[in-house]
Amino acid sequence: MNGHLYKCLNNANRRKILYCIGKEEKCVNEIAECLDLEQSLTSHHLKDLYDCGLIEKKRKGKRIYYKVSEPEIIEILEKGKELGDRLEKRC
Amino acid sequence: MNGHLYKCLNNANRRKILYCIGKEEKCVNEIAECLDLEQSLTSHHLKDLYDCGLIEKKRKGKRIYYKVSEPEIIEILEKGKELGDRLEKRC
DNA sequence: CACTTGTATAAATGACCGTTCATATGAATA
DNA sequence: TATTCATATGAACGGTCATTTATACAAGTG
Repeated sequence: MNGHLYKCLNNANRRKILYCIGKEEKCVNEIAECLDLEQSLTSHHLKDLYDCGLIEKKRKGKRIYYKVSEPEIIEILEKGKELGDRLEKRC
Repeated sequence: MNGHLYKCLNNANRRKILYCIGKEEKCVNEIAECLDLEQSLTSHHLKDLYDCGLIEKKRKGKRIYYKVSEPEIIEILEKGKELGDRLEKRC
């Protein structure tokens, strides 16, 4: 899923993960619990996000911590959300 | 495809259409020719974009003219492109 | 009204995506 | 080293998407 930014963003769970680790790094289980997702599914999405370059990872002992790789990613998400909301009202 | 902004943006042809009618309105055949797409496929994508609120339409005689419904849509596209390029280099 | 032009729509198909389940790997600890 | 905890991976599935083909509709023109 390399270089497919929009593909990565086109999934609510992946977007939630980005918001979840936008300000603070978290390990896989924390993320999974935070979003009420299965560990396996969380790992799959994290891989997609990582391959796309949207997140970074760092191992600490058994755990692997992920965080969003640059702040503008969250800004774009927020702009996208605002735009989406605005467009919906238009109808 | 109502309210699915990212789904709409997650397709190169639809993004090209947005760029194509970002500054000036064009009719379906002009868009199709401009992007070298079949008329039918162009219409399908235009419907998706329209249902999402990303574009507006206006009939003039036989032809129907489409244009992007607000400038920020193109801005977001450009920000997305910049981010995507930046993330690719990172790898 | 018949015809032409411009656009939309419906069905079909192959490809891709998200999720789940089962299993593997990797690191720490007893 | 055997076990446990944390995470990753692979296969399989049902669903969705993009595209093509064929056809319908809508508006102007002869």
